[in-house]
Amino acid sequence: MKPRVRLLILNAALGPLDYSVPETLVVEPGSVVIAPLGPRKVQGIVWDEGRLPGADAPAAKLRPIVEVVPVPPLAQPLRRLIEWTADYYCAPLASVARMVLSSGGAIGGPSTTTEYRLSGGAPERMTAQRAAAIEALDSEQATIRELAEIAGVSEGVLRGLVNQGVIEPVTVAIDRPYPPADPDHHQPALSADQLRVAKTLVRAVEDGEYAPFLLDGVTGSGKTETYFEPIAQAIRLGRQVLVLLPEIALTENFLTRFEERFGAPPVLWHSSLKSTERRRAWRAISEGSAQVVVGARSALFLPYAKLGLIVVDEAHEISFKQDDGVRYNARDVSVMRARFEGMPVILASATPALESLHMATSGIYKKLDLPSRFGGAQLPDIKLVDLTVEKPGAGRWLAQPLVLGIEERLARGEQSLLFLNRRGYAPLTLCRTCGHRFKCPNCSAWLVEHRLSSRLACHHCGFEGPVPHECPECGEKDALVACGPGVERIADEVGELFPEARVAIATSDTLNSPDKAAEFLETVQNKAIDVIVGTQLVTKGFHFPELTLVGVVDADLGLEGGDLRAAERTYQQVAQVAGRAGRGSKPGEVLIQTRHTDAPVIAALANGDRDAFYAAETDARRDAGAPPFGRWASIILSSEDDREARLAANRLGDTRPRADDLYILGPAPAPMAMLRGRYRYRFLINARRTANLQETIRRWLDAHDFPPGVRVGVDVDPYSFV
DNA sequence: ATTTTGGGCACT
DNA sequence: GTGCCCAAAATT
Repeated sequence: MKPRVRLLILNAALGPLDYSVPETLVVEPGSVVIAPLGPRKVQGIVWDEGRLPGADAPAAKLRPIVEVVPVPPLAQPLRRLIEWTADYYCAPLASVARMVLSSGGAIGGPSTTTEYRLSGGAPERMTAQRAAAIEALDSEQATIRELAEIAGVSEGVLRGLVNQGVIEPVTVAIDRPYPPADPDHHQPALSADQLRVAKTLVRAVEDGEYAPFLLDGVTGSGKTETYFEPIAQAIRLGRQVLVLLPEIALTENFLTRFEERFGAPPVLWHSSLKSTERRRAWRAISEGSAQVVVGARSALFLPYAKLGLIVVDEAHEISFKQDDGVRYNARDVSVMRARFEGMPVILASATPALESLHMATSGIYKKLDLPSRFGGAQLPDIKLVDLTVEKPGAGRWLAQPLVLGIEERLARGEQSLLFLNRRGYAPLTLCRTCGHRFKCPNCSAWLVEHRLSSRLACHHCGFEGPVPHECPECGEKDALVACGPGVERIADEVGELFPEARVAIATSDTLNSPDKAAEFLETVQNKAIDVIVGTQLVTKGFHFPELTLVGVVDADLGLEGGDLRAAERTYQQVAQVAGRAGRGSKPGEVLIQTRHTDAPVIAALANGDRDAFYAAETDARRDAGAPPFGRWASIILSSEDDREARLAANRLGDTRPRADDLYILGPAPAPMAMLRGRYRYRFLINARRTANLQETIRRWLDAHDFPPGVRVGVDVDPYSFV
């Protein structure tokens, strides 16, 4: 009798299935296998007996597993993490498991791969496409498919160039080792505070037990150098470390410091890794040779062979919340992973999320403080600019005090940073003659004008088109007006006020690759830039000693819209961007433009009174039953057909569960009533901490059959309420 | 998700 | 009876 195993099939629509194991194969829980499914073959993971639901299949139906994939079986703590994540976020187990094996080609396969790069030669006949490809592929090396993606030409064009020898193949070994990090490469001098905190963390690594820490340090206090010490200890003990960063595009500064400290770069993991690099990293991580992995949130689910420490830097950042696919919060899942694995986890932030702070004050997380700036640098002086008094002229957004501040910095050869969390030139374009507004055809959103690329773009679905010269509604020529400011418009304004100033725009549009980010950093550090205009991208991680003025162009922007976390987010963004000022020997100044000088958040920012802000916010959350005192979840039903979505939502609403410890709002059109061509209806659930939120949602949804065109998305602990 | 099955219906 | 389309069922 061949043994029977239950497989988690890596397909979200399929439940677990039973298979037999031929005598020639050896499997254990966690083994990654290939199994037959009808005429196809699918990937599956052997799961622990009795932990996946469903009746046993009759023995006659069992088919044998085809092969065992030659990768280390997923360890038990990771299997428990997959179960927990699927359960907590109401997501299919298979979707979560797929994030573990996300690497696609990482599994098995050959030990070398072929990549291509320019050889330096020229083609016999030059065409526009070929010229574009050669221009775009300078210093790139990747597979043909990836190069075609980068260059924006078809693979055929590149194969033609390969035949002519303009592009040459290079054989790359996938498993070549990463340079080793040396824990004792360069020991920096730490302050007494840093040493005290580092010692606690180092001991936690040595103990090798679950221990969550909230590392709470003001901007510029040297959190990174402090948590480098437990990282060094983990390396000494032969354990792996995972460092999660919110924006992998902006890790340049982190990488520099890491290399100074450890003499080698860490292993990077992010969504835009080339396939060869991805496979190399995945393999090194799963067999344990990758010592320190620095990654975006997706690095959290990788199968580390001997993880010993997790660090979540800038742990308050909302980008740790994944907002499509499995909607998990990497900050919270990190803590669970540390718990299942039995190891310390460090949440580091200058402006912790209220939830994290609450865990610390409840004694669940241990709080470690770095109260002062490193090297004696002073926290910047913060002043409010009341826009109801200091009114910028029509079509202007910088009030007099801010203009004077920039002028002073220019005169002294120092740098200024203007923060406005809005990409593009203007958030709305309309026709002066007929009032026509440019709207995305797929979403309930305005098209944003981008002058740098001369396009109108939707920031939600990727739709974009040229800026027309005449109004599509009334045909009037040159009657389009830009409404409101974006960073590009602010940069224009600075250019008009100070024609001699060198202005740089820092957004995800302009710094869309690690190379460009590095180039930007270098330009600023070399003082070739006087004024930076940037979005939230500039609020964290940057260290510019000559930057002495930070201007917040519109502090009220984030407060509009009534989002649950609006006040907190505003506080965090402004406090973080303010922290960019005066990090060197020169004192910094921060000017915050606002129309609400007496709003609690703004007042707290002006007074530098963090405790007051958190106290007020805590009260507001308690009154609203919001996290951490209660919990929210949202359910969104969407369809390309408005009627179908509305009907499905109404039908679901008819069977809403009734309970004392939670209440359900909706269905109502979602704030973003149409997104990517789908009409959306939303339920909001507010639950007390005692309620079994997920179980209620699951039971409610499981009792329903939805039409094939209707998608149901559950978001537990949502950050985005659109 | 993908494939197979089977019912209803037009056509030979 | 046969072929074809589409929806429903099965996939272990």
